[in-house]
Amino acid sequence: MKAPVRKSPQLAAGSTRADKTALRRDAILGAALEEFSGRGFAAARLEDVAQRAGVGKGTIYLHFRDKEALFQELVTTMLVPFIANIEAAPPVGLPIRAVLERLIDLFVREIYGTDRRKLIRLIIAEGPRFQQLAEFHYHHVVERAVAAMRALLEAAHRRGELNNDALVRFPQLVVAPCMMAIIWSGLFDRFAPLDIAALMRAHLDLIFGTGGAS
Amino acid sequence: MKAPVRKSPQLAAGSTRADKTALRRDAILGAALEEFSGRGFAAARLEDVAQRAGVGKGTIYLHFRDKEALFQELVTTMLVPFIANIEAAPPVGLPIRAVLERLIDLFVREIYGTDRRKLIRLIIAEGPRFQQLAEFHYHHVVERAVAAMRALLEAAHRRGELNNDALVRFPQLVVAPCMMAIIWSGLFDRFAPLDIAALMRAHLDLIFGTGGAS
Amino acid sequence: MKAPVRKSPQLAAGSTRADKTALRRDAILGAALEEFSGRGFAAARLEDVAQRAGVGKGTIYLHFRDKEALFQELVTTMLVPFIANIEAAPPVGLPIRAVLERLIDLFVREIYGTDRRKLIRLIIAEGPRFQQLAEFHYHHVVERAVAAMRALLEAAHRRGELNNDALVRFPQLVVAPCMMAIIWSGLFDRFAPLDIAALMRAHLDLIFGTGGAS
Amino acid sequence: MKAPVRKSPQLAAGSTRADKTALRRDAILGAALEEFSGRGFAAARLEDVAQRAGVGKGTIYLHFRDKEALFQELVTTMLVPFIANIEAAPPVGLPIRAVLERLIDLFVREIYGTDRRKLIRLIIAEGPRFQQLAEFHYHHVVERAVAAMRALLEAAHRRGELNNDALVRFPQLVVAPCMMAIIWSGLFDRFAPLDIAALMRAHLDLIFGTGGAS
DNA sequence: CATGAATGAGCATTCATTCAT
DNA sequence: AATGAATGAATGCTCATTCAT
Repeated sequence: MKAPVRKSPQLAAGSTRADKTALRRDAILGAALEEFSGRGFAAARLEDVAQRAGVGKGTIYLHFRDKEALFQELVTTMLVPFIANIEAAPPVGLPIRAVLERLIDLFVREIYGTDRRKLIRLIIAEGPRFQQLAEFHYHHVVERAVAAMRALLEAAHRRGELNNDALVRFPQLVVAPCMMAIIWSGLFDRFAPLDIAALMRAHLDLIFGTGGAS
Repeated sequence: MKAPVRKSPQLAAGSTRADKTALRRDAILGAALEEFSGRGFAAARLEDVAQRAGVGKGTIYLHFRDKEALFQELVTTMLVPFIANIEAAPPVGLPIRAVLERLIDLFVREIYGTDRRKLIRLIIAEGPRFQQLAEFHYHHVVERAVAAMRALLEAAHRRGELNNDALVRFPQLVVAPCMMAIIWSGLFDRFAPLDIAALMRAHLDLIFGTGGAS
Repeated sequence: MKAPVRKSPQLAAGSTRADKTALRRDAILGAALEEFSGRGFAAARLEDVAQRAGVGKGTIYLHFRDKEALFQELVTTMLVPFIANIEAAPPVGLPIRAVLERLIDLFVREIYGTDRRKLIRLIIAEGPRFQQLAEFHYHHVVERAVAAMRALLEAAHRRGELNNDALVRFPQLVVAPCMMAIIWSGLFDRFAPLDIAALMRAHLDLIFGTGGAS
Repeated sequence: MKAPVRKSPQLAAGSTRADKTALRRDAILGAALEEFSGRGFAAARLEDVAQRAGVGKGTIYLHFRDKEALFQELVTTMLVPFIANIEAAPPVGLPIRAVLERLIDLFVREIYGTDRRKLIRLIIAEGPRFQQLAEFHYHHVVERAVAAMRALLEAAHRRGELNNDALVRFPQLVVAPCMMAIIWSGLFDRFAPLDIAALMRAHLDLIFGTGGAS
């Protein structure tokens, strides 16, 4: 903006027009996440999105057909790349507890601790009204995550690392406290903050029967 | 007004005007739940609420100051009476597993299986935008439920009925799968229905280390 | 407006609510004719229509689905009832010249001299963009008028009252100067007014070979 | 772009920049006629004009101050050169019928059968909103055409070639069916095509009392 | 010169709220 | 009390126009 280095064919030319356009697009998506998750899809004003992104109202329409397209793009783009991290096979031989600890740590750092938390909240809140979106997420995120998790747990169960097959039947139980934490933080964090790390530790204790002995 | 005689169980109670008024009010609240949970607060149209309730648009304003007041009323009325069921002390001497089974059954029958599920979904979705509402629920529902649950679990833990104190530290873990089931049903039920009973059984198996042995 | 005589069950109750509503609807249609014919469909602002009609912007939508519906209603309602006047058989035995004189007089008084002129101008200007509208007018107005005119002229021709069958083949030629006058008045009247009566007399002279002898 | 040499019949005239500019300008005017006559002035989009002309949106502004200037240019340029054809004195001694036949043929071939028809339709439709345009056309086209026509008809009338002076008083009557044909074609041609040649023949029959004898 | 990304004024339409009946 | 016609503030979206490249 202030240093418009340009026309340097030899150098790694600074901000080309294309660069700036892509930047703008990202700014709009970022602002949209803020506004949509803050007010909900229906109540969010595109003018606010534009202002927050530092662009004109019309600019949004250069990148997205309409309000809903912006929403869909937002909500189908930010999470999918992340699922690969969960599907990635853990180092062979790692005990299941260590694997779950890693996954939970991943969740805490890369989802709970980032904008992705807002995104998930948004999907939870608006999904019922956008069945297409819900279906997309089921197939591209949830189904894959559940399958990966189940494979993991099944192997561990066969190896005798789990007391029972409850988690194999319902891998969702591993994730349930994560979802709850996200909901809790959206509703109660201001006056009843949640110690996410401790919660997750307790969760692992529950799964493995460890922790403060009886 | 003209025939204020009412609540005369013994007499031929008839439908007094007051009765009809109360009936109308309930009809509006019921319709509002449908519309608000179906479309979200912002997108719900009061005209649809009126139509669904079988009253005129103006009638809503005879009972509620405005759209938000109707929403608040809806959302602060339906759940609170229910909390007593949770706080009610269980029969002395009942093992903790049986108590949790009863509570979970209560949840499945009286929340998951009723309109209250929609209400909870509504609170989850709109709570972040209505902090006043979130705070109300925290103090009148969540806090009380958590406290009651913790007392229960603590006693059980002292009696040696629980492997560890994970649940004592975070009674939320007992409820997490319930919340997850409600979210799941809102998003994915159409194409990936959840066997709520089996899920809850697995949850208990997880807590008590029972179920399909390793 | 100033004399809201009401609640006179016995009397012919004055302005009932229904009356006022119908009045409003007519006011909107009148204002719409003014605005649409003055600016064209696309450039007309519904807010101006509302203001001119003395109603709120939203009131228009109580009577018409949208801008186009208002336009269609306007343009398919005002002319059709009038066509009956043309189809009405003239007194038996009246010479064709007298019949045409009467029709032309009807045109001058009831179309050229009224708002209907604006309406026809509107149809001419917007018809090409609203084929549905053009088709409607062809079948409900033009086709009927041409048929009626042809029947008239054919009879006259058989009776030897017309020099040739040109008008029988193309009854449109009778109407052409009327259309031209409407166009002329829209374009040039401010600085080159047209003597419509003289034009029409000359037209008849042309048809019947009368007028200032050669 | 890189090798601008082209079309150099005699000299190595090359496509000068000026040539290309003029070409572009004409392309824009041609595209504008399509779009303006197809959608009307207000609803036509300059972006569509640019695309149809094969130029960038901004290029239009290199040739025309704004949308209205483009419109005015379009509408004041295409018709004026043509008027000379009408004013051109016919071969001396040619009977008036032959002269009118030639003029009508000219109309059919050079106006009705070309883009000029669209232009006239455009003027008819938009003229009422652009009084300046209407006035321009009156003085540069209509007035001159009417004057030339009247001179012609007056001479013919003096020579006894016309039954009466109707056409002398209102030369517009000669043109009325032409205008009507243009309007008709815009509105009804798709489902009720007009035989323009037959119509014009009938028109001449009417004027001269010839045709299918009574 | 030519371009098209960016802008924001402008307009159709919706819907919470009021109030005459 | 109950109604629904009327209102106008609010907002999504379009498109003429500008200007950096």
